Amino acid sequence: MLYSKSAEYAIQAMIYLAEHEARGLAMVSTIAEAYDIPRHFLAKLVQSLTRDHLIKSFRGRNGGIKLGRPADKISLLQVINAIEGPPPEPEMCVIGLDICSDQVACPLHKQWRHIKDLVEETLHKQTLADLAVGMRHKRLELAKMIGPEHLEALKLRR
Amino acid sequence: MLYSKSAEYAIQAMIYLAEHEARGLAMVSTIAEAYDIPRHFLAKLVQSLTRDHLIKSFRGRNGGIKLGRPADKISLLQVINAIEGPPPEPEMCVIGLDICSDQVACPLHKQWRHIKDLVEETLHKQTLADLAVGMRHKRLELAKMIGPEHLEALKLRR
DNA sequence: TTAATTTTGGATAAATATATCTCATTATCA
DNA sequence: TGATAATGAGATATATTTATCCAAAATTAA
Repeated sequence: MLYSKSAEYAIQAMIYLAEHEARGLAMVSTIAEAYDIPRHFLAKLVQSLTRDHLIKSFRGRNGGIKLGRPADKISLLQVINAIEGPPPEPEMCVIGLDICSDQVACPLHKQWRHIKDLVEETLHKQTLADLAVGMRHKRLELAKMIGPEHLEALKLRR
Repeated sequence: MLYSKSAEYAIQAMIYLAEHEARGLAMVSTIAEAYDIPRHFLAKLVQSLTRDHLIKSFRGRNGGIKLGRPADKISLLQVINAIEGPPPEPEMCVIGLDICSDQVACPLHKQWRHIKDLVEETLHKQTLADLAVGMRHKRLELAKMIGPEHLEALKLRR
């Protein structure tokens, strides 16, 4: 409902990196396989993330990528903005009116601003470190439900 | 940020109809011109709205369209759903995980559900009647700022 | 009954988002 | 130095969304 496939992929890749932070470099192809993301497509997203210094990349044999700074210093909002570009200057009106500002507001302006602020705040507060922890927890929950022996068999973006 | 161009156009057209509710039928081409929407594109959107009985249409000379029921009985949510189709059954996970439910939740699940609920509630509460009133008010505000004589000159989707 | 006018619906085109492919560039290992 | 393994980057392909065009069907006015 909210973001593009590209943003979704980027988030997944960043979570992967956060979860493997300790292990040094990870390869784009490995991440792509893990989350079933088209390899070359992810490579392009990685370039955007690198431009914004959210990722550091290293070429050549034994190369790969890693987070540009500690996982608790990268917010979800930063990841999304790196992919989608910064939000448009005169913020888009929900119902597409040309003129819509705090002074001359469309009927939904105030409520929409509230929602937008909430979304932004939520995404800003979530760091990759939080998400990595959350994913670990989620995997435990899942293992409890279906039995750990089935977990590996599920080739999903868990 | 949230909805497609199609939904945006549909909302604009529905607001137009709500504002002209008293005047009987309006033509698709008139609305298209008023809001600078591609005529044939709007015609298709109108068909979707008609399918959901949000609009009643009449062919032939003196034909046109009008709201399917009183403006205060049509919510913004209904308009959007008519265009985008009903929301997907197993609700999409924000970060695109295959498994993400109340039981096995992704790290953002709870907060995202809160946001989604808020959006839905907001869109549900807004009727076309509310929006029509809001638009009238907005036009008054704008006239106050730039002078009513300039208002007509602005060929905008005000 | 004919002509005009309006929505309906199908075919097509353009724009954008997503996906794939190929080769260049960089770095390491043998 | 040469072979290998990785990202970088450009060209191309596919899918989806948005936009345009044209003729058919329906309705009314004259």
